[in-house]
Amino acid sequence: MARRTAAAARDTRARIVHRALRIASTDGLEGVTIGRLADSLEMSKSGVLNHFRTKELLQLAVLEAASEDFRRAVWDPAREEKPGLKRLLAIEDKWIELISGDAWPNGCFWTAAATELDGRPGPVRDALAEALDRFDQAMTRQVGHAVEAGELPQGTDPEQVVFELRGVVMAANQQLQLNGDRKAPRRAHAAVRRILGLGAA
Amino acid sequence: MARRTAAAARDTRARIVHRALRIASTDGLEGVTIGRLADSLEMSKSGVLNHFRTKELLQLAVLEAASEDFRRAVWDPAREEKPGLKRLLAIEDKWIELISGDAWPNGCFWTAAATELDGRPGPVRDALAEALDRFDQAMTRQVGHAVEAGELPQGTDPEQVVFELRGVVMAANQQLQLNGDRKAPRRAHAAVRRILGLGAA
DNA sequence: CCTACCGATCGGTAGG
DNA sequence: CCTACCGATCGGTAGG
Repeated sequence: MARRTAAAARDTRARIVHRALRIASTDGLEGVTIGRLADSLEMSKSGVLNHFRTKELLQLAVLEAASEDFRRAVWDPAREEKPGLKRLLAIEDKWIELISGDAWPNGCFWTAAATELDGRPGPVRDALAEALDRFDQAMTRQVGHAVEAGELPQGTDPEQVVFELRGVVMAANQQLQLNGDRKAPRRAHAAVRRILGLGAA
Repeated sequence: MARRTAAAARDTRARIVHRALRIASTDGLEGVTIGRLADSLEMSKSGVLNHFRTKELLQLAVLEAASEDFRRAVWDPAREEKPGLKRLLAIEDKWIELISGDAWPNGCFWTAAATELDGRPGPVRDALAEALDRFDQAMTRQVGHAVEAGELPQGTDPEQVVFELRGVVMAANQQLQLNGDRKAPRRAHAAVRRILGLGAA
């Protein structure tokens, strides 16, 4: 019976985090309040908080959940492609797909969290910066593979390419969310290919 | 005497908006609370609110102040350059300078406001979208001039160029604010020149 | 511009 | 997982 209780508690926790991620997507991490979560899940505030102890720990759990979303939607499928250019293209395309779809109802969680937290020191900001760093490093490695394979010109600066690719996703996200411009994914698609030295495609 | 009073009131209002813009830069527009402004300016809450009536009108005033900052720091100096490529470069360089400096203590106000507000319908969001639209249109016109002058290839899609340029600034902003990476302005500089078809410069 | 106040909501705790 | 409660803060109003 203790088994069943623990499993139920894990379920509840997962439900809370999932809902919190959706709220954060439209109202920011600061918009995730205990009371709001409690109302929306028809629980008491203390019932919610019980799973995390503090709001900060809840926010860290939300970051983890976003990482999992991203891994599942972007990283895992891209890993099926050959390292280098093909995998880079897959990552970008899946990422653009993710921010255009409704898994994240208000666009790229990372972009929103980064601008929200960049001026607020603390463990949540640190965890976010670390997650984005890990992603950047993985991207940089892929660009390196592409250069080694001759898919990108010798002398390419991998960090510069990663920088520019990130900008494309951010621009697409804004155009999509603020202007509701459905051409944004196509523009992003074209920009990615230009950065990676592929003709109009 | 009514004159002096009115002038003093205008001054106070300007002081409030200026402070609010700084707070918004690090904590978002939602972080601009009446109580916090009052404390920080050593006024009463009602003394602050008196100048705006509601928080929403205060937020709109902050948007206007940010527009003025941007015009003064970016648009006005760029207007001294010839329309087309030279002016585009000036705009981008001044913009990168603005987000790297300390006029906006936590980076690009527009980027922060856009991600904060994109999921929250209302007059503030509308005003923001309109301001960004006006800016995009002005940029698009400059790209058009550059194409006509033969500074950019025939067949260039101006909106695509503007899209990519915006991404560069957003990427630089994130790299600067979240990672404290001082190479970000240089990377942005290089990316802008690549987008505009200029060799490494 | 102020004091004094309103109802609502915040994160969190006590105790069960 | 709950009820009941805490002090702090929110946007805003009344009245001067």
